[in-house]
Amino acid sequence: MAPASRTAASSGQRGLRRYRAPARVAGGRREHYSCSIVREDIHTTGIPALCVSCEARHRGICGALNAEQLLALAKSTKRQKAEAGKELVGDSTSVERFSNVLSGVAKLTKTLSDGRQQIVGLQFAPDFLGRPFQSESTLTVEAATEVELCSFPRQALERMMKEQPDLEHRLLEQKLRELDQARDWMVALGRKTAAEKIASFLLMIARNIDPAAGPERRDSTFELPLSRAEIADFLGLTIETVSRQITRLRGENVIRIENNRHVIVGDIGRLAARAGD
Amino acid sequence: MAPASRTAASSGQRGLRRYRAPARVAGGRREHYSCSIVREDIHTTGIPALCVSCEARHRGICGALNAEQLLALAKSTKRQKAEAGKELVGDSTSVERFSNVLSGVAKLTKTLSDGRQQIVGLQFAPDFLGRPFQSESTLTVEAATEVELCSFPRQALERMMKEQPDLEHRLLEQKLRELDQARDWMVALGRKTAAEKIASFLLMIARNIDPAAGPERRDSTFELPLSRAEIADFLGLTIETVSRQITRLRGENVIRIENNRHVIVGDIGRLAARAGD
DNA sequence: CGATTATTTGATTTCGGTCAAAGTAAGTGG
DNA sequence: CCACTTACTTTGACCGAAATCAAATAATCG
Repeated sequence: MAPASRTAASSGQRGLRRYRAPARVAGGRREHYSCSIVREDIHTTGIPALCVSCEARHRGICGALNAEQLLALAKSTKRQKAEAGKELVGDSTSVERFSNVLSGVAKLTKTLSDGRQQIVGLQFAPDFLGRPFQSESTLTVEAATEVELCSFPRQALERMMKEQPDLEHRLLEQKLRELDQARDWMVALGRKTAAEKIASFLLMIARNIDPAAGPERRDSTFELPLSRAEIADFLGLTIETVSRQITRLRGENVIRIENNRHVIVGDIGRLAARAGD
Repeated sequence: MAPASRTAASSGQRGLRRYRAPARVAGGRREHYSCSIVREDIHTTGIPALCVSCEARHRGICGALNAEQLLALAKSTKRQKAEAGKELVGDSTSVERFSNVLSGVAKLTKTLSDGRQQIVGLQFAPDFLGRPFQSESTLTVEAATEVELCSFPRQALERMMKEQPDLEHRLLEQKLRELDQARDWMVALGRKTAAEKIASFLLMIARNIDPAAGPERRDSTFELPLSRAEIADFLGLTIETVSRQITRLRGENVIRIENNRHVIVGDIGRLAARAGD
């Protein structure tokens, strides 16, 4: 049962899995902002318009920067959208730009030589996207849903880190969170059953993208950011097993599903009870 | 095939696995160094004796510190040994001290409520051991082999990080390496076969603890730092599968084994060819 | 040496993978 | 608007890698 996506690779499935919506205006709307437009505001004096309402300035790494530094960075900052399926960073390619995720979900994947794939991370707003101090990427970054990014040159960030140690501190905290998450998934991959993996996955997605999430609410509703094939690659399963387990949860009235992607969880506690932790 | 260590937990195996050498002088020899003994040397002027030949000063985080800072940190530093099996940090316990691994191997494990276990990291000298900015541990740290540690109070380190940003930089680099490793193992856990997992594991161990390792040598010899049960918990397998796969590699003359723990790899390339990457 | 713990080996079972086919949804062009 | 394609998901039958159950063998240590 291990080789999982191997068959997907050799048979026709791999091709199916790799389907991407016929690229409309691929990589479209790229805007280059200078710092000419600056809104005056009690809390945003001198802050680039680009950044004023940006989540990354609150919970992301840009919170480490003052107005002056934001302005400096904004000079080489590009805001861009990428539709689902667009490759943002290729494996073994050199990375010249880092970015913040402003909206949507990016997936980090690794691929074995015979095509077996594993998603090793999902990034949500306002996560930082990039591997500092290493010019070549060891994984592929792809837009899982439509994604908005705010990107800046590697060198601009690394330079600013020297000037403002708190930026490096934020980055460390982000990477520590990613490490914690990676280790949680190692437990799921190594020791959980297919049913537990699916429950854990849905739970994780609910916590990350249900706008009305929180410890007090017992229910949750969200759009799955991943296809069945991607969920399989995230959980180390096959498409068929993912589908069967989701069907099972549906049959047990733990979740309801509309149009494949829309998930309604009646009682998050019931779902959590199936996650195995 | 998923529940893996589940049965181990419910049957008698769990007990076996958890066997620990009957604690001799457990936690014994703890020495408290002051900075009174300082050797004079062209390159080590003013450096605490404790640190002079320490690996962590070269490749570890202490390389960020100057003599004065080393002295300050050394005041609250303890050097200690722990024998194999000793728990160094408990899950959900508050962590008051961080440390560097000076020799030996420490393992990081996570346990599900029903006893299933997963090793989520192995730390070799001169790795840093600890999760900054979070007082409660989310995993258990245990000595896999006899381990020498150099530990210091959490607060001393966090204070010094503010004073010396390069320390935080080193820490970031260490954590980025751990993250890279964790993601490599996610691929193994999710997508590799039992045979590939074992080959990958042996390869990783060889690279980390064969003193004579290097890209030029084709052979390698080392002591396994983990028991079969621990290898199983690292690879998301059972003891029996680990044993059978090792036996298989032995039968194919890829490795030779003496006394269970001593491994001789004739041609590292042949082993690498079985790792699946 | 004897007791205890680890590891290996064998027989059997099972979960999840593989193979195959049918069902759905969305878009396209006639 | 509808036939038609294409991607995607679900479902069913069957298979096999690894788990489970059981027992023998080897290593370690007092």
